[in-house]
Amino acid sequence: MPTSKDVAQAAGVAQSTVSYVLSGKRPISEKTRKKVEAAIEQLTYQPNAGARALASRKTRVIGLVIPFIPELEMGSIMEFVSVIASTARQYDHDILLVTDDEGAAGLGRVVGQQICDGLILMQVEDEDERLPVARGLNVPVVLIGIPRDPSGLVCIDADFEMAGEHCVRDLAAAGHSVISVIDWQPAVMDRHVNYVDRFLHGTDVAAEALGVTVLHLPGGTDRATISESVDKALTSTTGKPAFIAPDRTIQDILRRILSSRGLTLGLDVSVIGSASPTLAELQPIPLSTIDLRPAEVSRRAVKIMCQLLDADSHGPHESLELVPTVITHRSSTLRPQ
Amino acid sequence: MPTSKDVAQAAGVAQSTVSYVLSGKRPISEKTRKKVEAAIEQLTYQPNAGARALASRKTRVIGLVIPFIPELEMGSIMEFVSVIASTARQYDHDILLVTDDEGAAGLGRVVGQQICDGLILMQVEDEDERLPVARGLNVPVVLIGIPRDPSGLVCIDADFEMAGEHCVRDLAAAGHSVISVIDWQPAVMDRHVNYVDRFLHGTDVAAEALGVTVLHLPGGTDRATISESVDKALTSTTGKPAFIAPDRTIQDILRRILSSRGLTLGLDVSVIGSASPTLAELQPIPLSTIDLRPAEVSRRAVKIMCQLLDADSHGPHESLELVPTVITHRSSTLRPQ
DNA sequence: GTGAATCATCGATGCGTATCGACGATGCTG
DNA sequence: CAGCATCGTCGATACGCATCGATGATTCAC
Repeated sequence: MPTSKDVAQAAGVAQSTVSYVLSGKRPISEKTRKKVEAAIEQLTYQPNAGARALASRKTRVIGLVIPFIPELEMGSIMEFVSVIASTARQYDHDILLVTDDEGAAGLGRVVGQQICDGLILMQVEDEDERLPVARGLNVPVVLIGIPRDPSGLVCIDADFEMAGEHCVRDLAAAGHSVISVIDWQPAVMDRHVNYVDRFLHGTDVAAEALGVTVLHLPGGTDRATISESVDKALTSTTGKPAFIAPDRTIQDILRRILSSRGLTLGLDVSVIGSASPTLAELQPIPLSTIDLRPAEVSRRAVKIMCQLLDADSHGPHESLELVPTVITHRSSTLRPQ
Repeated sequence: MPTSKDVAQAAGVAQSTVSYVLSGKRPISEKTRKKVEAAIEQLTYQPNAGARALASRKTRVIGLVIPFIPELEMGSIMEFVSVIASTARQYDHDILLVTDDEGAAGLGRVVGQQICDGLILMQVEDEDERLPVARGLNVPVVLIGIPRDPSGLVCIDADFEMAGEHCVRDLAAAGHSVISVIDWQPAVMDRHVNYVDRFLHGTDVAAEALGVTVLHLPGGTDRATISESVDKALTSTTGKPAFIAPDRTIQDILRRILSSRGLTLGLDVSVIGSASPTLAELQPIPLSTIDLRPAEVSRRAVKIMCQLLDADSHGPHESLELVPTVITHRSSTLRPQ
């Protein structure tokens, strides 16, 4: 592997000059720059990351702490990961994976060894055990999700409250006076991620404002639980029932139950779920969805991180950013009256 | 951040001694070791990764090249990623994400900058454009998937041929004489991953050996295509039909179509699909599945990589490892007669 | 009790880059 | 044309660790 010294020699300049050509931190004459660039090209020189990190005290690597919960929303997590990695490259950074099975100690490790300049935490829980560690690190940390106490932390997440409000508002506009919200599956509830509460709160706020009724019903990955929830919903209204089921597994079961009772989506009953556009369109009756915009959340998380890294004022930052959600009405909801 | 020099000072030894305590590459007296370890503990010293990489020429980081194909098998990819990251830690390595949207150039970058010691490529296609680049790199490369020409490369994948054979064998044993294999969805077929061919070949081999008929029918993410395939299957046998549908999206559609025709899984018709155990159990009729063992494939990929890194004989390695697949019969297949 | 062999530790050096101070060359002001 | 600021480049040094050769301290054999 060629080094900057080799490049310098080939270009007939000092090593430091090569460095300045690359960084642009000192003026370089056009002539010299051309020579150096030619040498770089010819030797296919690429700076050594280790040496660069050692000298500059910047690795240009961001640690991404992913949950190690097999089976739970794998696809959804991957969408974050993929977009985060891709966006990081746009800011000339790379992503190092830190799995949660190392526990909070993993954060201390990658920061302590100075493998990365900052951390993005995914799937932040209400009382996340990683937070005390995160607060003690002298590197920027960006959370995806909002803990109970976000003080002194930089958080970003989808605006679940707006999502809840929006769902209820639209269903009310379609003529529903009683709207049933099915909880996420127990495995998610047990994780104590507060987006659930924020979402439900949003539905309550809208219900109060519009004078409609919102029922909160338990979710589950077994047919029985949801079947029971559907029963409650049906007996609670004389009009056409409406369901909001943001959990993907649950919405699948819900749809089957409704159809087995002879209820046609978009005709006898409204259902708003959550799915990627492609998946939503793929359904027998295309599903109206609330888009929680994982890609946009991911992009912004990386952007915020890179801004923090550029500023590198290591003081205690604090901010909270909510990404607007978007409802797309397909065929599973009644038309607004 | 404390350095090994600080530790040396605190322990009253030379910096090199600290280094030898850590690496164990030279004998150290019990007394000295204790002193150094105490100092390390007290200062919470952690070696600087950049400096270590610079001096040792090893980063202890493995690059993981993930496909940047939104929407396609996200969940499945995440299972690989998660297990790979976690396994890498067991070998005291970390994982750097390299997204495919950088193209093959991304490989050259991370290796050229010496950010990582080796590469694991996921979703390797038949004529993968990354392969020429990979062959030219002087670092170990492990492929998950098998290209058309695997010469000079280290590959690992699930044994799709065995999977196909096994599916047909079990369905034949259950009394089916005509077995329909539904292709993967077009998006997968278009990627020219040859596991499709290997799987289909396996079904043909078994069919020939057992004297049963195997039909290859087109898959699709639209109901119409699969409906048509089902028709063909039904008219091709006087006995009870059997389906093998390894694509997850397709098996969902298939099940709906069969049930809408009044066919009960495990009674009138056999279906073997592919899904995680939890998901398979969750179905109204628990799905018999062929497990392609992504976790095991991931673990072995990392293991192979770490062995190559340890050996670090940078000669041209070549190997091909196939991971046995496992069929689990639940309720969607007829009992063997 | 002398020489050789082994053991434990130290000091020095190199890895490849960023960065600082210095210095000659050039341009400008009056 | 003297004096001074600016520009462009160089040399030297630091970053934190691994590693090699050297050296003093022990041990052992005879």
